[in-house]
Amino acid sequence: MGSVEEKIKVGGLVGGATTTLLEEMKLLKEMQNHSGARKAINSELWHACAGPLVSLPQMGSLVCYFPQGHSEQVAVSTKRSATSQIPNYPNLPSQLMCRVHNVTLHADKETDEIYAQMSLQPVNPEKDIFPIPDFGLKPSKHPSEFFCKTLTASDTSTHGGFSVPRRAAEKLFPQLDYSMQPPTQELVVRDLHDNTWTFRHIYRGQPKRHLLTTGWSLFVGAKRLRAGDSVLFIRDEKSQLLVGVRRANRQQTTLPSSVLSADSMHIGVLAAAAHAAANRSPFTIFYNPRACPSEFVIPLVKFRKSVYGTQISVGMRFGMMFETEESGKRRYMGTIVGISDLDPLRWPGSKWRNLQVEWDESGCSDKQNRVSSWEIETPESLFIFPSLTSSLKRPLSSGFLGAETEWGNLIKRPLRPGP
Amino acid sequence: MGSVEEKIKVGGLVGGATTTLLEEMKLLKEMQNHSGARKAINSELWHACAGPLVSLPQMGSLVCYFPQGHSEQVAVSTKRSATSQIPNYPNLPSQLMCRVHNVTLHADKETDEIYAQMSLQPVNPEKDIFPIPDFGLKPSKHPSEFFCKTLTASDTSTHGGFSVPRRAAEKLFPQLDYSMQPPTQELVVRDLHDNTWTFRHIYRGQPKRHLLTTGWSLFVGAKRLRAGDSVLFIRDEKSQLLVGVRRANRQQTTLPSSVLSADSMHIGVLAAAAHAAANRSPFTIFYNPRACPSEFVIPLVKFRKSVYGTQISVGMRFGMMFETEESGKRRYMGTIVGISDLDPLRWPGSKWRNLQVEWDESGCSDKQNRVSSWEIETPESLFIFPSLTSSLKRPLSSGFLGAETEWGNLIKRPLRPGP
DNA sequence: CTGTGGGCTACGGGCCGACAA
DNA sequence: TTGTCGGCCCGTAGCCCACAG
Repeated sequence: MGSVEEKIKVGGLVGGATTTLLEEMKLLKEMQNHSGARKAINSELWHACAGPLVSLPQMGSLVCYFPQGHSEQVAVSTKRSATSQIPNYPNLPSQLMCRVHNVTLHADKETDEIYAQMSLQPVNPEKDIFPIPDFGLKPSKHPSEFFCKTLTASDTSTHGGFSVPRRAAEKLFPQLDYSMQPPTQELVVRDLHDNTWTFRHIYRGQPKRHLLTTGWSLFVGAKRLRAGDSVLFIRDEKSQLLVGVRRANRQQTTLPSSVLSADSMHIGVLAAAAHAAANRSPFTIFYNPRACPSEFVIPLVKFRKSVYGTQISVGMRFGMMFETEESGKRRYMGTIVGISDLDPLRWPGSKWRNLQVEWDESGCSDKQNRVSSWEIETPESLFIFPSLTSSLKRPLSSGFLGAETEWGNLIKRPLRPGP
Repeated sequence: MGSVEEKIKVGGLVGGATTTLLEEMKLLKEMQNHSGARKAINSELWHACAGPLVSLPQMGSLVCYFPQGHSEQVAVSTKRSATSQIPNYPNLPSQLMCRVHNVTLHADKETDEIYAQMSLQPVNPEKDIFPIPDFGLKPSKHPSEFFCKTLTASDTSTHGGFSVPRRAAEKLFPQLDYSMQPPTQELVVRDLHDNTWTFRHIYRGQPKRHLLTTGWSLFVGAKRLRAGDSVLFIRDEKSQLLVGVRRANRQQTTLPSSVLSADSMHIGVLAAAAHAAANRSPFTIFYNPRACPSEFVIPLVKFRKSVYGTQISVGMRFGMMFETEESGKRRYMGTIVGISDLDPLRWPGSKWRNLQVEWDESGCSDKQNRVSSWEIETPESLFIFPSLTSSLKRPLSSGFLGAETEWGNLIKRPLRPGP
């Protein structure tokens, strides 16, 4: 902890910014007073809700901030992309190197939608980068003991309770006293807001199965869950039982706010970054992992490796991780078919989504046909930085080997495989 | 209609803006596609929900836009006022003369919170003001046949229905057939989103009273009404029965959005206005009458009269209208105790809340101790522009006379009346 | 192994007049 | 005039198993 603070201080001095540690502290205190942050949110539960692919940068580390990506998040939230009414900020670069001052986890009181608040301070790329500490890539801790189930019509109807998958119940819940007739216990679990929920856990029926009955419908009602939404249980490091929810994608989490027009939001994002860049002063952003198409705050190390570590060319094969329905990871393969600016007018030369790609499988129409180099794995990056590729949990060896052989195949594969 | 369009066009040309009518139309169409605006919102119901003091500027009219006021609205919505991290916009004046291009009414799908979206285009004050048409002050139509009731615990409990005040039922609802035992009818009413609700209206009990029974609890549940919230019924110009809701103030309507940090929102407001001012290009704002402390888009005529029409000085007595609990109007009296800048650093010389005031009555601690000149009535303004002062509905003559005599008294009254 | 549906029961939603403020 | 309560009834939330995918 002490070292992190030191880094911040040093970073501030080297960067030539006027920010003092005292101001840091004031800022920090102010953030903690921000509504809804009274109790610290459980990090493991937050990450379980965020999904296996989301990792946040570390406090004190260096990152690249991409205004375009931030604008994309605004576009998704407001369902309105940037229009011509939005001014150009010629002095705002397409990528802004920043020091991460603060990262706090949040969850919407109404919807339980998770998001992170970060305070970033632009640094001078020429003076301030030599000692890049290698944190910033250390993955955030994802809970190992968890399960995630997509709710069925029966789970959410008023007719009954929640059917717990057998493995989940046996792995996560306290062991039942099977001598009881029927075996029963009371589960007390906490959610992101530290509310407690009590569920009656019973093992009954023919054939026998695990069910949550009494208390379940209250939970469904309070969280407004529908069939298709997901519920997840985890056991944190203190082996406390916690519960989280994930809405189906169809439910737009955030309605277009009646506070600010979409245009003003886009302008706010860009103007805030431009002002911060000009003054090297800190600015505050929100990151909504589940709404956002792509991360737009990238650890500098990761960014550097992808840009300088690999020669990317048209025709190159690549892999990219996506989340599965059951909150696992799966690699999809594709081919790079072009390298060009996403927005040549506003952001010439930007590395944001400058790779045009085609996916091997049909049914990938939901996937972006433009990606950024740090999102993908190439044969080279796999070879040079194997740590980047995979940290699958359960089928660790088989999964990893599977990936390897897959890579082996694809390298030998022709450029455009026929049907 | 034709004349309004013409005004827009002329305004655009005289202002030297590059905006063409074609672009206007595109903009307009785009706005209509804005989510949630498929069906036009009933204007009378919207105004009934907004309250008797809210009036919107007319399309095509000239207004003064106050960035400070807009920022106040953001501050209330996010519960965070502008911080030192927000840049100064030296080229953005504290008041911006604009042409109103478009005004659309909206209501939040979730909360029914009403708001208006306006498109404003800055105009050149020196070239573009000579013929100020006198629309812009014409008050928006508030329904004359309406009633508003604050819900009691019984109204919202699951135990029973809604107790309709006698006068309301007799004035608004279709007459009951009192030969029935008991007299009963089915009411079909529409809300802001054009959803229909059916209530069983019955006249029963000992003593007899009007009740809404079947269907009421669905409404309460769907709108998530609590004791203390208000419900209002109106009969519009087509004598259709409509229903609206107003949340109690305690319920913060808009939670701090997880889309944009409060700082970025403040910046977005200011940067959008600054950019529009520099280019004389249109910009879009939202106005939330019930959240916003004061209107920040003021008809130019009203602004001019208040600033140039009246000499305001320290010690002067004034009156100001406020909304009563039952959605009526009431005048509160006070004394001007100072004239000074609200924010001498950012907005020197601004007319926004530059009057410091003291209220006669105790229990006005909820009221601002700073107001703007166009919000108040002074003896002079009363004399010169009587149309500004009062348009009370029911007790028109008596109310107006009452106001007159009150003014008569206070003019003679000493500067600081003793207890 | 787990999703859905039929059967059954009991709790509470919701209609009524009695009071009293 | 209208807010709250006790009384009562019946609709449905919610527990159980059977059955099938």
